[in-house]
Amino acid sequence: MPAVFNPARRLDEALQSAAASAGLPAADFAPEVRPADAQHGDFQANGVLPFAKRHRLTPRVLANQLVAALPADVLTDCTVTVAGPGFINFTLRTGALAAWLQDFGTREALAAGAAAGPLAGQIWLVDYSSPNTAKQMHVGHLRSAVIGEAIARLLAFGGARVIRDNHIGDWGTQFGKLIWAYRRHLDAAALARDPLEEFERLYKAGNAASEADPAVLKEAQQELVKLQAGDADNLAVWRHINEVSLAAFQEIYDRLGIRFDLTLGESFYNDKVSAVYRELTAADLAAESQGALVVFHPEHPRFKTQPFIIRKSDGAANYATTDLATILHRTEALHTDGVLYVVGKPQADHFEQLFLTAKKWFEKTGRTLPRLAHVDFGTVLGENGKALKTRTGDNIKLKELLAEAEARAFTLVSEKSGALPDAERRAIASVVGIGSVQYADLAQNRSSDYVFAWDKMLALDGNTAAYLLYAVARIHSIFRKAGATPGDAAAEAGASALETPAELALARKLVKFPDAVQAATAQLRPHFLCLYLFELAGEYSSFNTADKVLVDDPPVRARRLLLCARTLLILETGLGLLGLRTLQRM
RNA sequence: GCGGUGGUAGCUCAGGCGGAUAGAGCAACGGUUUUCUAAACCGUCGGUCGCGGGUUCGAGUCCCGCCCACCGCGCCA
Repeated sequence: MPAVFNPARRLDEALQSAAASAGLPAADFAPEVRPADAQHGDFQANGVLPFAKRHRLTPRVLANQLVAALPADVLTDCTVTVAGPGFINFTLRTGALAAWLQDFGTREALAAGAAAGPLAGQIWLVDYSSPNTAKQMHVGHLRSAVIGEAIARLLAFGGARVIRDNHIGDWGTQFGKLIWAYRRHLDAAALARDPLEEFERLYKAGNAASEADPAVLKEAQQELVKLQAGDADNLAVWRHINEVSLAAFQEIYDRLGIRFDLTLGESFYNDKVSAVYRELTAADLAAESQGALVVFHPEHPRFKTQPFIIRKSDGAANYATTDLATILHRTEALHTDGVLYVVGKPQADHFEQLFLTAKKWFEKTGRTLPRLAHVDFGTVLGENGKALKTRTGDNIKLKELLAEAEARAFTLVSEKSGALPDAERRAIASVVGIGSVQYADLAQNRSSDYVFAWDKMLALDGNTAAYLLYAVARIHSIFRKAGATPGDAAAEAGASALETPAELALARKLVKFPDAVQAATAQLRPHFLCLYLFELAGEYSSFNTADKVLVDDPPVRARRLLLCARTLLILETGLGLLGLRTLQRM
């Protein structure tokens, strides 16, 4: 019988069927099987106590009843005990550990196991990054990009069809001044060198000129009116600005391993907003107030008085309008089952109003709303506890932040591995530097603010990218020395049963990978996976110290190489899900 | 003022629907290398989970009140 991908889920199901076959009211029994503290075994069922409470049963008696009714195959794979007030503890037998490691020994097998989950066949759209064109990406754009990409990868691994959509801000009022300056002061050489730098310079020039001279302001406003009216010349300039901006963004995305499926910015929804006004008004959801079209929610303590403005008093759309139009498009044209907005926490009110409005709108018009969720994240703070800025109070440009990460990593690599050729040290520094920025962001619960600190981020020990990448590199090093390829069946042939405490502890950690991925995906919180990978790397390092791999005894050597190969596979797969690259040497 | 989020070891943080003796990392202190990368490993020290009440077999977690910090609250996104 093949091993089950996620042992925790399998035990969960086994307990539910045990409850049913024992004649218990299984319908409201959630066994809550989770990885346990090692002293108690591999997994524990937490759900027995609440279940007993609901039905006024004696917890330990209930636990024993459940254990007695467990399917036989569970008992061949695990030792099961009842402990404490009514916990059921499961410890996998060595044979079951070995079977799992055998059956899930390739990336394809892991992917197939994970993709059989509840997301299989669903379409999920992830809306993330979403910078404004004609401006540099800065540190405020970092978390959305990094967290959004990790979540997209997790969902895809879980079997969903994922649509990555970059909802760029490409239709703001800034284009009037920008086009005005573009026509008069464009520096072609500067544009070629760094287009976003040049656009920012132009915008500032246009803004300054408008402030100094009312005639210029008027000209700029007319440029905007012409653009919005569809003037061919201005549209061409606008298109050029956006194209060049996107190409510049892509340079950042390439460094972060991001590639979007769609880039549908605000301009895409220009011709789709009038339907929003019409439908929401017809549905009696929107009404005029102080010259604007707004939606109130009378049943809501706050939104009964705090308006959701969907058309400004000057008649223009705002982001509430386009966000509503976007939901309709994602429902009717893209057929999404779910949409995730990876946007900072300060916008929580906006999304609550948006979702509430969309829910009523769709109900009134007989449409089915996809699942919508605001995947929020906290602000990146400087060491002073305030939003991270340069010393002069400007936003820190993302390209400069990433360059600094690589430079700092290069210094580090040169200290530790000075013997490696310069080009290789640069390549390593790129992976370590960028990976450290990504990992520091992902390793913490996304909902809390986080303090950006180079020293912590690039530290060689603790829960950092460098620590994990080092474990990967050490495993590759062993295979180089052994003259074998990781996962090669020949190196693992004739492996004897796992035996030493360090071997068993490592194997026990490996089989919990599916649970970590499941937790990270279900809750859209990548830090669960980070924590798991850190603990796995720790178990590996302990094993690496305690048990020499390349020993003379062939069966021992084979089983340790197998453990190394599986650890490598899971570390590389897990880091890949987070969007990090890995190394063979560092 | 109204609302949201948070306050856990000296520092930075975990803590999945209320479960076992509240955990990591850093820092501090002590140890480990003729051996596959010591960017490592092992150990010690460290707690009024902001304060006060409540709910119950059981509360860092849920409820009420208070203190403090940050964020949001009509035409930016």
